[in-house]
Amino acid sequence: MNVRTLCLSILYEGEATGYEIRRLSVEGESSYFVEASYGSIYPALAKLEDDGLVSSRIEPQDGKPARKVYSITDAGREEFVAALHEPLAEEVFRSPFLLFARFAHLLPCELVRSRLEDQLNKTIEKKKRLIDLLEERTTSASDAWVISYGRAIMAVAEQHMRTHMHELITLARSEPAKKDAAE
Amino acid sequence: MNVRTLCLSILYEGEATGYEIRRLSVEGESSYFVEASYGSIYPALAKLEDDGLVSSRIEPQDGKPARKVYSITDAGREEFVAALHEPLAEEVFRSPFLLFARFAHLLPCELVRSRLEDQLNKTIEKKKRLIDLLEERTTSASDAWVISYGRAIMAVAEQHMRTHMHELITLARSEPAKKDAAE
DNA sequence: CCTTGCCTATATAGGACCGACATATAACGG
DNA sequence: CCGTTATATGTCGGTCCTATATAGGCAAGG
Repeated sequence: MNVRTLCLSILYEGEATGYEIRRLSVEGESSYFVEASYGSIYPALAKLEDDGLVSSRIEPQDGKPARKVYSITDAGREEFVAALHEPLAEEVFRSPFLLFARFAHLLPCELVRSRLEDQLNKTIEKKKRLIDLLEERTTSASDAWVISYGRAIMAVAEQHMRTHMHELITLARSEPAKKDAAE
Repeated sequence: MNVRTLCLSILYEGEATGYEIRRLSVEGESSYFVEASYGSIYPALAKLEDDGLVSSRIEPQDGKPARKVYSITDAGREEFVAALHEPLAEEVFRSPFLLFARFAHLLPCELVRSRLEDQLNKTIEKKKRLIDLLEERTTSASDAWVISYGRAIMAVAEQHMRTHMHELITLARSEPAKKDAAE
């Protein structure tokens, strides 16, 4: 899914500024399966406005820079629903951690342990964020479905890490070993 | 993790052509958490050769275009192990399917049912591919660790889909509804 | 028999997207 | 008083992907 459709999906539920769209894509309901940066959001919004799919108004604020608040138009709603009818693009899952884990036998066990612990903590935090989202009464039924799917996955990821992380540590090098000691 | 490091990780375990690197990144042991396309692999290999981290030799074939086989150098092995010591980049998970699911209430139930079934089938296939990989005797211990982590996740994803997909279908519009009927 | 499509294989052009930076100001803490 | 954080918009360089070009082999089908 492109940034264009992501912006429309957020604006479908209410008006927002580019800044807020970024924040929602990183912290909001859909933050664990979509994301976008300023470098793609602002150009996308400009293009969407050109195409008449969103409109904007300037809200001056004293001191702070003026907010440029975007709203979706009727044409925008149509475009978004049409986009949802399109065949779905493939899921993307990129994990530098798992690439690291595949080569644990080349690395000192202290480094492996440290990265595993970091990864476990991140997983726990992600699960917690999803549980918090579920408890907010603002989530709709379909949002709740998506979030509980994510929670189920984070729960097993955590479980699996806890019970198997020590196996990976025992595969790592017991000596601290220097970086340049590629065998 | 960038394409550069991905290429080094594959060449670490044996020589390969750009074409094979692409195939391994899409079908190999790490295919479910890394991926790269020709458009990034070929420039990356050229750069790696410039930097002396890989070497290449041309193998002529009758009829087919000559194979350009890349091998990792000692400097390349060092660079790769050094890269594994670097702080890990964030995991990326992009799911057009979950964005679709969040808006199930705007869509005809037949479409929702169809997409859910597609998604379930994809999940089953991914799980099966991982199980097949685990049964190959060529997988090392760390590979097995990574693959069984993936299998555990695919298993709950499948489970959750099976037991909850009908809830999402009941949220969808019972009437077929036209694309332009954005409420 | 010939066309169509798929497989191997290398490579590039154009576009999508991200990370980092530039700019501006107000609030808060040390 | 100065650094950091938060709000807010936007650009630039570089990375990476999608789609395409080229090119011959093989297999199936009309």
